[in-house]
Amino acid sequence: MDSKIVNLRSKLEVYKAVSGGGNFSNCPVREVIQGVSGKWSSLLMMALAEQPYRFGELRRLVPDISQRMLTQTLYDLQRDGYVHREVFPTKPPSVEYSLTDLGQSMFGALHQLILWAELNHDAVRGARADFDAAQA
Amino acid sequence: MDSKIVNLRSKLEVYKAVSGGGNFSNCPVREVIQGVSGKWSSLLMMALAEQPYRFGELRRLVPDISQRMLTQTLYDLQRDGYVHREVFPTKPPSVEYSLTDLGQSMFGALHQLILWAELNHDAVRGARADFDAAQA
DNA sequence: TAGTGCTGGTCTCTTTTTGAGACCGCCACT
DNA sequence: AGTGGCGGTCTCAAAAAGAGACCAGCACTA
Repeated sequence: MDSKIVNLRSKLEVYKAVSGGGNFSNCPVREVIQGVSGKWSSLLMMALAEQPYRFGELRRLVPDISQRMLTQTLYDLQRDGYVHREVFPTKPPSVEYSLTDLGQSMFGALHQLILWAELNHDAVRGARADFDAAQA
Repeated sequence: MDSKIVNLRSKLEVYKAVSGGGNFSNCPVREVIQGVSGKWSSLLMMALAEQPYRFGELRRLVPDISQRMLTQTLYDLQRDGYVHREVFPTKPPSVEYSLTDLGQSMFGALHQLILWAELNHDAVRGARADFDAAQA
């Protein structure tokens, strides 16, 4: 009993220490992470890290994204400073999207996660299969 | 004109080369990334990387998560093999969540992104403010 | 010259996901 | 007898995402 209470207390102290004195609300890291955590954000970052692409090219590259979400996700990435949008006055006008310096910098970190996923996706699939089998 | 067509063609070759010969659908990396890309996943991974927590503790740690999403996100993380769930037969029963080895391994990669966010969140906020100002 | 297609989007409608909050049994403590 | 913590589930409303029609302008084809 007492040990449980003491245990909880020590944990709550850690809780206060998390992310520089506050709790997880108002955490500046959080909004940055959430900006990247959209369903399509990392995918588009991967594509644009490879090379600049135009709107239609991205749409073909990620066939199951809707035009609406492509527009919106690119807008959000541009707003956060990761992506540069340039309109060329050709006919019809073409729009090219590319990574900014900030975007390339962020992709460097994101890349670690992508590499991990490449190495471990079979382990994750295995865990998922085991879990589903155990549930049934 | 011709240059544009050739340009597109070369890009489409790159498109075929992306992620090992296919396009971005059916990409095994994608499902792994998307598993981590939930709104709450990375936050809970951060918390559990620090130490194991119980359900109610996590709820206090992340005050603006609903109980529903906490349950579901933990379930998903458990399903993907990142999180271990253990029920202790106390009264009332307590449930402890902790990272598995796979979870700790994945967090190593995720941590890079978190570190980047800690270093650059002000740059992102600045970009966002500039963008919003330019839009107005 | 009429038809077709490509450009990068926006607009509307439907479906899915998320959030807010009530509710549950069980037990300890007051 | 009442209150509160435990770890959830259930229902209903709100927000986000997906599907697909539509747009103007120009090039190319028939």
